[in-house]
Amino acid sequence: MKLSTRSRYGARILVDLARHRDQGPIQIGEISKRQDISVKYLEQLIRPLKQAKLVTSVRGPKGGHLLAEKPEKISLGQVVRLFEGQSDLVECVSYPEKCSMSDDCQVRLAWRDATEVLYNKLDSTTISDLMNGNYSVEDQES
Amino acid sequence: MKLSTRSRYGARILVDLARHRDQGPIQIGEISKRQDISVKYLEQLIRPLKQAKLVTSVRGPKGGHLLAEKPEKISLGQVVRLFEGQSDLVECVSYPEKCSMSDDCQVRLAWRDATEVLYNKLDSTTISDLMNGNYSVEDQES
DNA sequence: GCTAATCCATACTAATCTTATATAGAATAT
DNA sequence: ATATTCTATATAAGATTAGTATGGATTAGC
Repeated sequence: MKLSTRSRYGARILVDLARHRDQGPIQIGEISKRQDISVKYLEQLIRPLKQAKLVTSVRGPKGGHLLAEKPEKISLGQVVRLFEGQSDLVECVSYPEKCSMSDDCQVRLAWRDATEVLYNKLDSTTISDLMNGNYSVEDQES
Repeated sequence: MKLSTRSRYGARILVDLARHRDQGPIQIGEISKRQDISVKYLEQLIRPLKQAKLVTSVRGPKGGHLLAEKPEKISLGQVVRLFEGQSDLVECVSYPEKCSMSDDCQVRLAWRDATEVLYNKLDSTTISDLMNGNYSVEDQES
C-alpha cells in the first residue's frame, strides 16, 4: 500500500510552482534542480497536471510552467486521484464484480470506509497548507 | 496505492474463522472452498497470522485452524500492518533519510498525517464488526 | 525568416513486486 | 503405521513502477 513516486513528485512540483508563483513561468530545468527529479521524468509528470488544468505553460524562450489555480484550491486528493491508476485501496470497492465474494463481503465495506476516510483527509489538505514551511494539523478544515 | 491481496485475503480468513469459531478447528480446505482461495496460497497466508498470534492450529486428522483471540480484539490495522511490507503510504514517513528533500519537505508531513488517519480507521474496525453481516459505521468506536 | 529554447509524445527497459504454484518435509490423532 | 494435516522453501509468470531515450512540435526574440 504505497503511494507511487508520481503522486509524491506531483505534489512536490505543485508546491514548488506555488512557492515561486510570483516569478513568472518556471522552467522544468529549475524544478529539476530544486526537486532533484530528472528533466525527462518531470516532463512526463507535468503533462497530466496540465491536462487536469492544475498547471498551464508558456512556450518558447523565457517560457515555463505556472500554477493554473490558487494554491488553496488544489488538494492532495486531486493529485493522488490523478496519478494513482487505482484510487481505491482495493479494486472491489468500485468494481464489486471483480470479486466473486463481494455480495456478502463485509470486509469490502470496511475497505470502502477506510478509503473514504483517507481521501477526506487528502482532500482537506491543500498546496497552500504545504508551501510556507509551517504546515500543521490546525491549518486544515477537517 | 492498492492494498495487496494478502491483506484482503488475510482479513477474509480471519472473518471466516470467526464465523465458524464454534465448530472446532477449521481446515484449510474448507476455507479454500468458502473463500475461493487456493489451498497452497492459504497455507502461505496463514503462517504470518500464526506468527502474529492471531491464529493457532491443531495438527493431525481433525486438526485445523482457530482464532487465537476474540474477534473484537483483532483489528484490520493489525492485519494490514502484518501483510503490507511498507505500512506507511510513503517510505519517507518512517525513513526520512531515504529522500534528500525530507528536511524541509512539508508534503512529507501531510503523507504522515494521512497515513495516521487511515490507520486510526483500520485500527478501530475489528473482525467482530465484519463477521455478522450487519457492518455499519456506527458499530465502531471512532 | 531563423533559430535556440522550450514544451510534447511515444517507445523502451531494467528492476521490483505481486501472486501465486510446486515440491518436499514434519507432526500427530486415530 | 499411516492418513491427514500443517510447515517451509524454491520457483516462475505476469504486472507495475520508475525512469531513460529518442524524436518532434511550438514559439519568442533576434
